[in-house]
Amino acid sequence: MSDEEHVSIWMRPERVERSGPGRRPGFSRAQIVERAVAIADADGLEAATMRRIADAMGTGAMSLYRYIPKRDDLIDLMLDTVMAELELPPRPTGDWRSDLTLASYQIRAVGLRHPWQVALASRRPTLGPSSLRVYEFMLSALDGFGLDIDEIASLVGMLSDYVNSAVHREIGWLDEARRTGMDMRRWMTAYVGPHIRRVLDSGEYPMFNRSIMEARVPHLPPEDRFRYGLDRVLDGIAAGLPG
Amino acid sequence: MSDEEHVSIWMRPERVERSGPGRRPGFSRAQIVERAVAIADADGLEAATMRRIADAMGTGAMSLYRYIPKRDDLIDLMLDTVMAELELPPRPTGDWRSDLTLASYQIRAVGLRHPWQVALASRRPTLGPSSLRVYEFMLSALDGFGLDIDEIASLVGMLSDYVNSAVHREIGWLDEARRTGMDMRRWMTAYVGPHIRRVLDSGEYPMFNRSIMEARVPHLPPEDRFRYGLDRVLDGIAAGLPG
DNA sequence: TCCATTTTGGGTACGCCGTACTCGAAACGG
DNA sequence: CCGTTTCGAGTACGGCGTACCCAAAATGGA
Repeated sequence: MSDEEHVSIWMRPERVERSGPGRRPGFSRAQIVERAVAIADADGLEAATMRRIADAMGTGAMSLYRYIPKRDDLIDLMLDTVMAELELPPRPTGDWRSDLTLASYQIRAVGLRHPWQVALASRRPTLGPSSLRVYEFMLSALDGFGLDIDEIASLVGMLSDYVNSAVHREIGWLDEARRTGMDMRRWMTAYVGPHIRRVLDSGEYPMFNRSIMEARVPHLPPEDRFRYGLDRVLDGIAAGLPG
Repeated sequence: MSDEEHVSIWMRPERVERSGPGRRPGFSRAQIVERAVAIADADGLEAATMRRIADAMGTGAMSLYRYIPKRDDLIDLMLDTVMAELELPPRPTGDWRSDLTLASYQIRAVGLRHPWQVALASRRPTLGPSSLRVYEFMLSALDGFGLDIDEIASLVGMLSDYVNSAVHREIGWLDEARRTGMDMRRWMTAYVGPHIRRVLDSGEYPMFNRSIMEARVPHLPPEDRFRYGLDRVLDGIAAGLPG
């Protein structure tokens, strides 16, 4: 086993055969990932350090490395774990628009439950089983309309990018705000506030000005906002479908 | 000045009045940002550490803090600096579709020149002057069609999200690959390759299978791919415009 | 001219991080 | 019961951002 470095975590399944000699494992990947997700949910991804996860499990940081090769792999496992929360039918129903709408809302729900997931989803795609299941569902929802797979992948990518970005905006840079150590209220008032005010007073950005003023008293609740953009994206997809 | 912490970098302009006592500044924000951008272009954002930037300037790490409060602020400055590279007319021409197409291609060009920018753009928005200029341009391109500012902002967000994500895919997770210490070829072959093959052989993801097979020999060059998705997004915007 | 004042560049050091390496303890097969 | 194997845990290393400190440099006022 000389070249086992740099191998995808999905190729390194957890050892479970417990028939030989040696001490019994006290933990499991699932337990570690679960703890890490809980910490990330509560305090942001950057709080889920190896030391803190281990502390929460009552063990030492290095013990985790018996189960997970690198922290990056742990993050991949975390991502795929929360993607398993999506509730989708085993196969698309045939109504592509309602299928993709359902998937979009489910992805949004995961993002709202796990804000750290949103920032991560825009990075390298996770090739874990749950992520692949969702991707497969969306791809096959657009199958059978005469599009070639390249175009289907492009449309699905467009949709999931919209969903991810919209949720990102919706959770309001929560993770960033937490990283800088201030809550949303303080951030808006102390950090953005004065600068925004100066920018607005300058008169150089009238449209931005209007958008900020509206944003203070949004006349659309977040979900309707999400729905509006989603429908526009789906309109764009419909424009790409023949007929 | 007790409460000067946590103040936006845009509210802390560089000191330039050089009429009092004290040693002359040997550097400037612009020089530091320029070096940082060069390093990030060459070796990725995570290589642009305070120590390495300082080394490249022939000074010590802590000296940079005379000009820039925190590394996060430096990153904001870097972002806004590259956004200044966009070449846009001072005002939209009135043809919203060609205006937004132009802006999209310009943003894509910046992303291709500075791959690290792409990963960052999906985080908290930079409120620097160059970023605001671009945002203002896109917003006002959709002004005058009877949409309220909320809807305009949503459409513009949708478009810039698409552009960012598409470029992200186009540069192929370069930054991630670099961070894990392997080039793209090694990554595809050693890391993704075997796992992908196993997934494909399982037969569980036929659509994903097809998309991978096509991706190996893409029949659309990257720019056409970008254009295809862009046109779909613009179609979606057109569907939101009255008339 | 000289000195008090101010601001610089740079060094040292602290507390984090991921993780390589090591080793005694525990659990089995023979 | 003992050799083999795998565990939990400790120690340590290099790197990060950055708080703090200080000597050198540049001024304006005496």
